[in-house]
Amino acid sequence: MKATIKDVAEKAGVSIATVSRVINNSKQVSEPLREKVLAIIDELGYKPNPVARSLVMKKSRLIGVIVPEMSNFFIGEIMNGIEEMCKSCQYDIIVCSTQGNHEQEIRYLDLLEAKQAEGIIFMSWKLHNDVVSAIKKIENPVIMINRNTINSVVPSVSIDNKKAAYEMTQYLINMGHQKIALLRNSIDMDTFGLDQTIGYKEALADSGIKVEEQFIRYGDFSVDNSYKIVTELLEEGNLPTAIFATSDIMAIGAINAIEDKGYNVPDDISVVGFNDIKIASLYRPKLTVIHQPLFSIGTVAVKMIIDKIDGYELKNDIVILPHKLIERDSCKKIEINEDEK
Amino acid sequence: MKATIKDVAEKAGVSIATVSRVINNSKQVSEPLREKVLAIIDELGYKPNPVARSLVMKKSRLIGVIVPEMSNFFIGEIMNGIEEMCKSCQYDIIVCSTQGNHEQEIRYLDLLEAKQAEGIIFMSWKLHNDVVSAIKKIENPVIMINRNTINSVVPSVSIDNKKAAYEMTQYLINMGHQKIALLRNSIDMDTFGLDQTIGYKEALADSGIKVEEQFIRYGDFSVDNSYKIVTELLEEGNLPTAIFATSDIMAIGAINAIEDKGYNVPDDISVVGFNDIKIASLYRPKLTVIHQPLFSIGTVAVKMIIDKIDGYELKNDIVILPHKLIERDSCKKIEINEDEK
DNA sequence: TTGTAGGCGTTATCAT
DNA sequence: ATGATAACGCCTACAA
Repeated sequence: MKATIKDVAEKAGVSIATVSRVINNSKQVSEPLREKVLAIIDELGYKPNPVARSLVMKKSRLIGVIVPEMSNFFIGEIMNGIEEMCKSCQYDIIVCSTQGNHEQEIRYLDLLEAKQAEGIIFMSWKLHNDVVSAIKKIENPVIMINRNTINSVVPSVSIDNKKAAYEMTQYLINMGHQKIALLRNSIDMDTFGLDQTIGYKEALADSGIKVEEQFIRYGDFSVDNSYKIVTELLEEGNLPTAIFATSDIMAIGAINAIEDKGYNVPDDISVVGFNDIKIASLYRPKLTVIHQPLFSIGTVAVKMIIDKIDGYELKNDIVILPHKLIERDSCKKIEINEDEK
Repeated sequence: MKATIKDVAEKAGVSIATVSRVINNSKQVSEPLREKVLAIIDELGYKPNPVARSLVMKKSRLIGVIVPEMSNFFIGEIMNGIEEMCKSCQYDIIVCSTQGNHEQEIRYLDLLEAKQAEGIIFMSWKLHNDVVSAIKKIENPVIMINRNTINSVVPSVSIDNKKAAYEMTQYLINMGHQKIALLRNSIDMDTFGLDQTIGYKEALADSGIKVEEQFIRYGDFSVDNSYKIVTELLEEGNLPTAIFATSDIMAIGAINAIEDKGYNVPDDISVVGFNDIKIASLYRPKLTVIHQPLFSIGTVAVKMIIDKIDGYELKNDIVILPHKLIERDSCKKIEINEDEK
């Protein structure tokens, strides 16, 4: 049986209050007693029981993390950031994955609250209204990741998706591309996916290029699906000269589809990605992408939570981290007059 | 303030014992009372406090998972399996990542025990002796993943790494390859990496091919490192006709290195991988690999833990799951007489 | 400085 | 069938 505070107290011939004081440094304890207690603690291998502790303190030093899935580079990188920051602040994390099911999301929200999680980091591809209200009901801080959009209501940290998409589109235009297809996500119609689409359209408009709806294609985050929709796009005959995929995985699906059709990337069609997960620079051709500071997004989220836990008022509930356009090998400059046969 | 069992009891005009009974179905409660209590519970939105519960029950329905890192496809897939099985068994998981630091590993082992985790799933690239003794000290079930080796001491689940490596090597030999380089991991000298090397050597020996130590190269699990050591190998002049990488990531690093040197995969040099993480079939050329049932490894590990928690005696503490050789596009048959110029 | 005792929200063992 | 009440391991006024 594990030693308890009582065992320590008895063996040291002091009260449990004294033991409690030495393990928490809460009040002064005379040096001799203190040392004696410490010795016994060591001898018995006593460790305070965190469960009992959180019952009385209503604190757990636990941060809950809710994600749609785990085996995902995008999420994994963010998780690394979260883990790192938690560790250095002595918090532990409990992870729940929801498969994007919003009832599951709500259940986990409740669960984490019940477990005395002192804060929750929430991530989801698509944001359901019930989930938003569930989040609002929770007393402890909840912060969302990658969720900034016009009418954001919950604290969040992310990049400026609209601006990033704008920049990428403009980059493509500067490279001579006019016929730019956008691969976006149909499972995320109302948050960052929307922001990205707006950025794309604005960039086109600002350059006087007409937005062609048939160049905006909807898929999900899988390679296979992306492969499929790009194959369809190619078969329709009206070829784009560039494809802007709003995730690296989609970009890879696109490249595979293009090459399997006998075209070359970037010689025939340029493809750019978004996020810059590890595979982006590992794949050949290396992907030109918008880089998101995934790791930092994780650390900042935790930092915000902990600040809130500690009672600091945040200046900004919506924090935007900087993104970066990274040029690699999947995009090529084309001659404008190529169109004029 | 959250409603407690006491609030429910008072409002319902019954004792807390009765309330406890209805929420646990532990003993018969008369129908009228039961319904009344249920109504109040609903009205107050009462949820039992799991912390208090685990304090008295010494149970937490929590399984701890210790991994070296999170943003890793290999681990992610296993995690998905773990998550899935836990969910369907109503267990929650708390995840700790160690960066492969063995002191950190021990700290987490202690922490999880303190948090009343009912079982622990442990994963590490390299197994330190102190960790092994720490694991043995823990009373609750601990099971390791991917750790079977000759003198295994802790319950584990994995594939037969030796046999898998043997099969892959033999496959290469059957494809006409004689000069087969092995890319293995220097950070894991004494567990599955060792098993794989033994399998490789045995296959060579059984075909009467001499094992050349300079064809066995040591790296780590990163693409960059793999790229580097393969580049070195190529520059030394004595070219292998095939490279057996013991992880898919290493295989990709190898392919990139080979192609950057102006050779083609698989025309000039064949490369095969190990694990079959998602990228393996997504990369071009698609990787010929040994497939590990990652997801199942996760689910089986949890199943074992839960069985142990429930007091069942396991027939086998070491479970071996089936692997599979998957032929794709990164390996090519060569003519034997090519050597004889 | 140190000890006593009440309480955190449950479950479980007694009586009733 | 129901209700007191003693744990569970710890923290923290309050007293001494």
